[in-house]
Amino acid sequence: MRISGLAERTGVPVATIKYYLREGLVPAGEATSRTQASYGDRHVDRVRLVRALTESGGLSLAGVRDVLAALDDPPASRHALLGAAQGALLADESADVADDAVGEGVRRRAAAVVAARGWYDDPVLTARLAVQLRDAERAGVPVGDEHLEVLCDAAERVARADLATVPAAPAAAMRQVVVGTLLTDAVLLTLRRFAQQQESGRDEGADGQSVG
Amino acid sequence: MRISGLAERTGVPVATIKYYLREGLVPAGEATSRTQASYGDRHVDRVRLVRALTESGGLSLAGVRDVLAALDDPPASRHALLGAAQGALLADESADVADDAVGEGVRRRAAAVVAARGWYDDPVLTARLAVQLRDAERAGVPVGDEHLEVLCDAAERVARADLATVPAAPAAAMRQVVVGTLLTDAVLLTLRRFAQQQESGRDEGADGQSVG
DNA sequence: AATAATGGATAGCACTGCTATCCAATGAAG
DNA sequence: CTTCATTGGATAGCAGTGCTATCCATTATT
Repeated sequence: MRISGLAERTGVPVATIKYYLREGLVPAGEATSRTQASYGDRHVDRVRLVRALTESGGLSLAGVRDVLAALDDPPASRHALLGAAQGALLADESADVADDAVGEGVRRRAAAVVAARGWYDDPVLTARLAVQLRDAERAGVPVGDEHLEVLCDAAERVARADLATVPAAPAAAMRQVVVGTLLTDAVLLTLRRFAQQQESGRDEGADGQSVG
Repeated sequence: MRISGLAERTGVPVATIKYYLREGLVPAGEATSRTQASYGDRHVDRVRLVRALTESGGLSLAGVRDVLAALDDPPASRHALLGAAQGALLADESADVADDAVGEGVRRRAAAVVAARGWYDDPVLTARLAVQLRDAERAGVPVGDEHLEVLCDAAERVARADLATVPAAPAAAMRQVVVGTLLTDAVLLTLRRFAQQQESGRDEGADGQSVG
């Protein structure tokens, strides 16, 4: 398959695929001559994956690059794999969060929550949580202890189900953790919206209407 | 307080505040002369809110504008309020999702999940869910029925806690729902990462390391 | 009266994610 | 074996977002 075929199969313009090739997001095709290359199914998959990560996952192309690097180099240990996967996701999401000076109080609270759950106190994640709690406070909608407990419980339940879906083979596991987590993040938030509508309606009867 | 004071109290550059004023994201100060205006606490709050929504909430300025409009015009009914709040959030998040042609199968599955939960079948939300499930499939990480059930359960638990935090006064309720939901979305996903690390470590012992 | 700051307007800038154009080398068609 | 479209490769440009910098006449401040 030549580049035009790749474009046709994926629905992505040739110029954009050339751009992805330049950026190293899609591997070069097998050169059949100095000005011609041949592409296969793995190229089709790659292009589709890039689009899924950007369009549904909300990643930037820089983030996609990190995720792809993680996918191409799956660590042997399942736990190390998770670390690599999260590293790729977090790098994109929280660019400048780490260096931000965050108050001592909120940082301690974040650490306390993590400790109470017995979670591993990952410095990047904890800093992230602290910033988020601080921002909520600043915006006038502080997260109460009870509310936070419920969020933690929900996270634990979800994480248990997440890990249960991870296959044994390293490459497949990596894909499942990285891409699966990213895409189901969005699903989880959508479901939260549904459930909020339901809970709200339960209080007041059905005067519901479409949103959007 | 003059504009320089507003800049100092919020940590946002004067030029940026002028930009927000131009864009209508922050209300004009009270004019004390033709070339001078006075700003108060509500202006400080607004600037901080804009930053919280963009930096932690991940909204574009266009999205911030919608959210602020909703905050400034809180409906009387709590349920209508939730609709307005979600409308403001969804408009920014799912720009071109609705018109996207999505397969019949995945659409039916989304509707089935919503029906099984007894949720209100909001067309925008359902379309969104269908697109997300389709994208996960396309990316090679389909969401299984059991996994989806767990996500739904978690969403319901979280939503119950969410609604419990909503105060009675319409303006405060609006702020809580819109800003609170947006900011705790991020918190929820961070907690999910923590819990995933924990679950992963439980299987293999503590060979964990920092991510990022 | 001198200096500094203000609001208002306009222009520009850095970054992202493409898109369009050009080119020589090549492959397919008659 | 010539013609003509297509390819890979390179370079430049473009639209949108979120600021940032400069200028200016007017107004405070000292």
